Amino acid sequence: MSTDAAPAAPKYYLLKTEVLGLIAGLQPGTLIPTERALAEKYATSRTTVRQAISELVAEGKLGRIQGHGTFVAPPKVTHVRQLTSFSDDARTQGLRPDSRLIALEVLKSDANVAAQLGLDQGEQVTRLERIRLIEGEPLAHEVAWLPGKLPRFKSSLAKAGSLYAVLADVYGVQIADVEDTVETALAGPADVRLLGIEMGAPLLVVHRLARDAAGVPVEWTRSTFRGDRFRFVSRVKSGA
Amino acid sequence: MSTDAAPAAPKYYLLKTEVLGLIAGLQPGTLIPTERALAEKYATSRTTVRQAISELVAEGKLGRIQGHGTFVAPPKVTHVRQLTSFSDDARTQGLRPDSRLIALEVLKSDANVAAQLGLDQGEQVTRLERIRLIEGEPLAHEVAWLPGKLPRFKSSLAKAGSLYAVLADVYGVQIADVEDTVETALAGPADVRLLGIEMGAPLLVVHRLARDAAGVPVEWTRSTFRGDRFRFVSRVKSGA
DNA sequence: CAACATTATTGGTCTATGCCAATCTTGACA
DNA sequence: TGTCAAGATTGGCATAGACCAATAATGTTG
Repeated sequence: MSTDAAPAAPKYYLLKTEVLGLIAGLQPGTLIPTERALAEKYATSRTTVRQAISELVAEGKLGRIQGHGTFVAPPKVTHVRQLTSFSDDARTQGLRPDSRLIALEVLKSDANVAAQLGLDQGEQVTRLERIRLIEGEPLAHEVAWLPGKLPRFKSSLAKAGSLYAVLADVYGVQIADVEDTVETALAGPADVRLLGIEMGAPLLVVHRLARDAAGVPVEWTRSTFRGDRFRFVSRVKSGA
Repeated sequence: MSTDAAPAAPKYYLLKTEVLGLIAGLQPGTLIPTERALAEKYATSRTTVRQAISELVAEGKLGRIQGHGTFVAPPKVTHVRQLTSFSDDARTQGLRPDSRLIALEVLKSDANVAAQLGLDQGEQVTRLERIRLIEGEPLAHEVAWLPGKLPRFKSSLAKAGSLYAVLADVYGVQIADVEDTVETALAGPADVRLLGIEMGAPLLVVHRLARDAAGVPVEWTRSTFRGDRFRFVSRVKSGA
């Protein structure tokens, strides 16, 4: 008589629960049985095992390396996101942040970037592309656009490390407010290459628009974070 | 000589791109060819077609209904998240929000809830569980815990609709700041049942702790949003 | 002993196929 | 005309097996 009974859990989901029990309490990095071994142990096909394992990987509970094996994943990193930068956030938690510069160039803005920064299409913008690492592990891919051409930007950035520090100390630009947009996406080949994750892994895509006190946009950034390794925190205080 | 060539895109990924082209410009709701038809058209197996389609579904670009077909998904809803509530956020954008009450009960706090709200384990808390809908579609599952027992809470909530409105108008509680934690997860059977999504769909799980001006916790909420239908926006202003 | 080639192991992709479950269509029947 | 039953269609789950790609282990050779 019940209108909607709970859906009977499919076999791959039961197996998922089974594996969760298997890894409970194990140290990160511990290898679990191979897919073929699990298939035999639970009297199922490797396809079904892979579906279960794949979801656990997507959830950040397992990791896997071709030719090596499947292992218990390390816990998520919590990212406190206020007006601070990636590097400041990380250091606050006692983690060692790092950046790998991929590109730093001055070019003409396309329609989208111009709209975000309040420029006319074709006006000069500085494009900064970086990989962000924590404890040596690449966790985010970040492309920032800044209006205009910034003199001695590269050397300043190399010295300070933090983009926001450079803006404040070198150019006297104070960020007054930021607007973050967070959505989910799945990893494609580019993300796989840049972040060393697997196809289809969940991502958190964050777009940030930062303005100065006068409300003039000073930065527009698209950041792609590993969804299996990150957790965002944002604090908002009331009007006063 | 290149150190790391771009990985050769697997067939299911090429197919994904192919289907993306197929649906570009189509109206939401438009049915695309069946899995079996696509498999034949692109000379591949249905398994491969399903892998491609599944990722597009997870990304919110397609939807599917067993026995009916696969169709172009509607665009994402943007959720502006400040100090406001779900219903206020939605109305601001001209969308019709709604709530379906699942449970409203007073019970003893467990260890976790007590810790979040700054209570001793076992102290009374009010638990409010709701499904949040926009334009009639269930988009989020929300469980809120409030300290203590609130008199006439149910009727007040039914009248006002918004939890924050009730807190302010009926109990005189002003939210002074909130802390949101955003992370990704994949849908399990419970999420499937409550939100009408498919197993493994990406979710945005948000934990919110709201405090009053004195810093006393007044609400702790766990919200599960459909990752394929939502986009979060948070605005943060500088200290002054 | 060190460097290299070979082999085995493990995850990554793909095929072909079967049956189940939900939905829609069609047609028989009252 | 309306209702219900049967069949066709479509996505959901699972199997068994094959081959590829990356890694690790082994053995050979200089």
